[in-house]
Amino acid sequence: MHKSITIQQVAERANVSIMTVSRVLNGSSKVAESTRQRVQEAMQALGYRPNVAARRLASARSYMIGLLYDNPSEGYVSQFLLGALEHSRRKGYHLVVEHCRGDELTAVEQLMALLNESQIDSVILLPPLCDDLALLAALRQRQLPFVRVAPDREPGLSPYVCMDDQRAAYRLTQHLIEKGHQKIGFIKGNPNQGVSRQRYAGYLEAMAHHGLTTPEDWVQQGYFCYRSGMEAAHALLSQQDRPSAVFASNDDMAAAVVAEAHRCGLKVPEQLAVVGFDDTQLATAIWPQLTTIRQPIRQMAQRAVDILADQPELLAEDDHPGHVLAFEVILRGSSTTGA
Amino acid sequence: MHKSITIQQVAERANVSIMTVSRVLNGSSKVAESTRQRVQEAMQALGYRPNVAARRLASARSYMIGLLYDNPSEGYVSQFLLGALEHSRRKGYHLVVEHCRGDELTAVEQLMALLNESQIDSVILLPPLCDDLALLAALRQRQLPFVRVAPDREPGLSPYVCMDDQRAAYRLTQHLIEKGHQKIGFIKGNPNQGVSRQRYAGYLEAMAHHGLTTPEDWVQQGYFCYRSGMEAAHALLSQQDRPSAVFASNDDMAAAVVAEAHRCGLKVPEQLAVVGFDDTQLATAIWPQLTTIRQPIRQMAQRAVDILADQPELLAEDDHPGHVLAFEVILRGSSTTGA
DNA sequence: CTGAAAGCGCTTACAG
DNA sequence: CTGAAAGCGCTTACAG
Repeated sequence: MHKSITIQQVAERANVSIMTVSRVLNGSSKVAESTRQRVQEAMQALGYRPNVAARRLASARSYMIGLLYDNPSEGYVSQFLLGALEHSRRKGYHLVVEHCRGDELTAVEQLMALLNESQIDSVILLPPLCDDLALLAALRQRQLPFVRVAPDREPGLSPYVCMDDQRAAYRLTQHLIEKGHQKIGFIKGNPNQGVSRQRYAGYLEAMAHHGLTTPEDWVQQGYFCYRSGMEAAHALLSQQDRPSAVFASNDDMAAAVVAEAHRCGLKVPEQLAVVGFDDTQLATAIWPQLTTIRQPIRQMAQRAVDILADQPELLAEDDHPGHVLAFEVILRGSSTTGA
Repeated sequence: MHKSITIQQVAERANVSIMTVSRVLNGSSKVAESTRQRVQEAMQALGYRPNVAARRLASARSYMIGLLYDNPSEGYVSQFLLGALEHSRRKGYHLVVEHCRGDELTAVEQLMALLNESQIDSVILLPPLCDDLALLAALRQRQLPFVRVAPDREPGLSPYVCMDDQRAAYRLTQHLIEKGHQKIGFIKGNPNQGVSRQRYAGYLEAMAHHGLTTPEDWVQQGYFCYRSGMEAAHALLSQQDRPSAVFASNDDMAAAVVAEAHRCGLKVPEQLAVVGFDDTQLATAIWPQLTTIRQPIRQMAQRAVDILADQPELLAEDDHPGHVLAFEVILRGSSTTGA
């Protein structure tokens, strides 16, 4: 084990007691500005990093954040996880990851078990768990600070991080319109998730804004899986008056549309433009590669950790701010030529 | 923070000093069998779980395991990660996850940086990092115990966990043969990975064993991505004398074969049977679902953690055992009807 | 084979 | 605004 700089050494260099260093560390306000400066310089110079184990042992806090997720099938979870893992390490926290399997126990029961065995003192909830009302109530009752990711309801209940799915869908639709498309089909996502509604709303908004129609037949229900995308694509493309572009609510379904187009002998993007959503691996695994939306998943993870690590007092408040992070439109071959 | 059982309480209940409890905890042999029994009963009865923070602070050990990975594109990594995360928590260890991006620094430099900032005292290496000779040398030099996952060379250098890819490929090929197929095509994986060679060897072995031929045209080079699978499938299916079954070295390529078959108007599995490898999400996302091999990824993760957590002394030895875990053949619609 | 003492690096009251 | 003391729950020498 690498012998590292201790609070003692920082104190000596700054000519203060370790108590004062500790105060600076924990952002206590009861430190003279000049002293704070001196201490911070000493920490910098020495490259001091607080010992998490000692901290945890001495304090009533555990410096452990629980990350609860529900749906393991998404690359979403693993991306978020990686981001949160890395950032929490930087912040001197440990992440305790728990998969709430829906089949065995309720999410609340699993939370209780988790609290029992590893003393986490704050929680991050991924969708769709972030909308589990029973879970939210249990968290409040135990007075556990928590942050939700992309929640669909009760925005004021806790701090949350998200992106503007509706705006993103609007932008993507607008992109297709700018490419000259007027007949744009849409494949909805699984109705059990809030983002499905938001993405659909963004599509409708853009179409309406440009005076384009959205006949019933051009809007198909999907469920985010490849299979549902195939069926929706089939329904879309077999029509007499078929769309010249299709907006699928995620990449899996968009990939299915591309496959179905190939099967029908349609060239993508010349005869059919396709756009997806999420920028998963699949988006660049197929050909042509998918125009899509990249979610700021890593940044959402970091922000969630920051909220919990930096502002424990904020969590006691009643009205919580939403942290809306920027997405990115990724243009690729499925909707543009020569790009 | 939940106030938990301490070593003190266990000691009282067992009528010994905390020192003795500590000895039992750490598997020291210098404890009378009867005493050990008593202590263990007390731990059981009280539901005692050692405080990791205290342990880490008091000892020279960090109880932190570094998990180094290279290729983030695989669902493999996230599955492994989840398994390792869960199991290491159970064992009272923390996992420090580090993504060694190939583009910026060498893996060795990143390892050094990691050792500097967070005092891990053992390491798990995922493929293909587990075959980075410079990294292995650095690890040995720093005397850091490590476990490799599915290494392709230097088996005796460290303990490792893996599955028998060749045997799995053999079994899968045999399954196709049993279904009556004689003309079986094969799509190789990326040659930068050892498993590609092993899977190909298993296919060849099974074919030879049943007296079947493997003409050059029926074996195509792929690179594990969907795109390469499409091209290989095209090459395979456009032949005059085309195979009646295709073994793709992973699910992504197998999915591409299915798509290509549909495009050619071939029914799967009636006119073309397809099998993949890995049982990723994609395997059940498409239709028909893929017959494939399920790797024991979670178990490999657990075993790797166990090796590091339980037997630190073993790691000093010179000859290291391989831990070969069992795979599973998953039969689905892409190769069987009515199943 | 078992135990009493010291100490790991911090934080929490409590003084001043 | 700053500091001296005690203690968090363990392990590491050191005795016996």
